[in-house]
Amino acid sequence: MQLDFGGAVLLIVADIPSGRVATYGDVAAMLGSRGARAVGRIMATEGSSVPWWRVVRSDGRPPAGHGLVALEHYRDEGTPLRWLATDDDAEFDEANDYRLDLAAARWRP
DNA sequence: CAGTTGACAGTCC
DNA sequence: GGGACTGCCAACT
Repeated sequence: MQLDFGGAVLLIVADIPSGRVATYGDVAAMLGSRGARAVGRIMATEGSSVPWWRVVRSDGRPPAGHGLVALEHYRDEGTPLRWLATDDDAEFDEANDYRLDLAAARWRP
């Protein structure tokens, strides 16, 4: 690949259609690398120019520290979400008490 | 130039 | 089902 690793990651993320998501591992696999962390690092640095919220963890959770921001995008794009059951009226952390429905939202080329 | 760090993943307990 | 440990790769100090 002639592009830098970072550039390739941005291309993959930019290729993810609205309403769909892909895991870091999937993106890394597309690049032929297994560095899921490397992908995450690129998003941390160059992710400002791409829909980073479409790239999530294998857990179905958005990037650390940006759960609420990502949630806004998901609700806006209609991305399938799975809210954690709350058996109590305790504080409901929108930023962390939800997970993406990877089974339905996972993007596959 | 070597070690540390980090928007992670997979496996084991 | 959830927590802990290890493995990966690229950028930063």
